[in-house]
Amino acid sequence: MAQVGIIEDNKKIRQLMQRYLNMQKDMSCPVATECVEDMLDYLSTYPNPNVLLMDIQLPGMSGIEGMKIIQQKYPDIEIIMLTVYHDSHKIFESLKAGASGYLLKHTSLPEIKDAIELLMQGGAPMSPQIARKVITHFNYRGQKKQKSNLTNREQDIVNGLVDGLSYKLIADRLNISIDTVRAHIRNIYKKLHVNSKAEVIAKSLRGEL
Amino acid sequence: MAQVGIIEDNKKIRQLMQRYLNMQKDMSCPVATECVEDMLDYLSTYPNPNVLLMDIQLPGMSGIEGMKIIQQKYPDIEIIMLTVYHDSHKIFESLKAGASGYLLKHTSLPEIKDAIELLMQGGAPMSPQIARKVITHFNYRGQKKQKSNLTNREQDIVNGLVDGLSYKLIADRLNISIDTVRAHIRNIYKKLHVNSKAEVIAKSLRGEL
DNA sequence: GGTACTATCACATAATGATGTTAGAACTTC
DNA sequence: GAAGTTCTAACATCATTATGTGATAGTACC
Repeated sequence: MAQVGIIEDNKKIRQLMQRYLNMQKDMSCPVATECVEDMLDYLSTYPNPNVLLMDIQLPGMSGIEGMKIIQQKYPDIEIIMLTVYHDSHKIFESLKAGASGYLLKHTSLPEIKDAIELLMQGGAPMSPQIARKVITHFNYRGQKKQKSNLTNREQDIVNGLVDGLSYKLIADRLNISIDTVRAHIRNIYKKLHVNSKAEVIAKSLRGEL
Repeated sequence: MAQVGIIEDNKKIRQLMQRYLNMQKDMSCPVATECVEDMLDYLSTYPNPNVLLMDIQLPGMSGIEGMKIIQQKYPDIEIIMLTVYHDSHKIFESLKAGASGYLLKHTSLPEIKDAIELLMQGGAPMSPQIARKVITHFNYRGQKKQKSNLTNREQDIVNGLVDGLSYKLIADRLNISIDTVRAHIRNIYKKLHVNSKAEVIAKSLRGEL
């Protein structure tokens, strides 16, 4: 059963959403406030919501600040940001602050309902445009530092190291001798300017290869 | 008009998907291969697809390696990974390598069709479970302290290992004896059920502590 | 006062890793 | 066809790490 709280400063939208959600089965919306402060007041007495829909731009405390506080006090509440911002910075701020979903405001009421259900099932509702930005973010970070040019074979060795294998096991996995593994590792160290397995693993997992 | 290519080693699935996509309007699937190599052959002659659906686990070159190559040669092709893996590492590898979407394999044919349409409109198709992992990933980076069964001191040691330090250097850094470092590491291995430095570093950097 | 957990140090041995040197076969490039 | 790169392999040597066993001491909880 989803108990939804709403924080939205536009009175019409707020009331419309609350009414709509209360009409759904397996869902209720006992509270809808216009700012974070009011919601905190409410929660301190009735901490019943398990989902919060909230705007980013709000009178008083901003949605992102508010989310951080709510997350800390009520870690079981999942938060969906519902906003007009396409701005990557705001999106990532929200996600880092602990949002479980991020929807654009033109999202229809039935879609919002779907999003809440998705969240209850362990998914993360996200508008496709948002998902796109998030993915692009990964691409950027990934390509940014992609300058070391390990050969395929060397990458195989690195993968073995990352998997925690010993030289011997890497040799077995690749069907080559342990001395060959050593030779490759020496070359890898040279290319990456490191001198231990640990540094190679760290670089690899940080996406610096 | 979406021109879709498929790389999938299971013949039944491959043919089913191809037939289904060819039945859709505004969509065609001129090619479906069982491995990356075959697709590269095809593309070198007919570089018509603008979307690729591909598995991660494939005979020959892995999907992730394959994607990197295809992305480099044909940067206009958008790629949707279609796989059984829930594994965070694989997901992020794929996204970093340039995937535009990531769907779990139980996704139905109509949902795959929707995903392709979404992609054409500039969105990023992602299974909700995947989106959840991606978002969780952001949370990690935002927060510093995870729930860790390791004691503070043990965490200090792990940090040293991640930095690529030898036991001796860790001992120096923490002003304790090398034997103490050893003792801590033994306890860490026990707690994490691992038996090598490499695995500890990997776990740590994946945020699994 | 006992139990549990943590942190510290020591000794010993076997396994693994780091580094140097050398070198043949396969392949690409100029 | 010479030059360079990659992958392969061997031998040697020293350093580091993994693992076992044992011990002391403080803190915390009940």
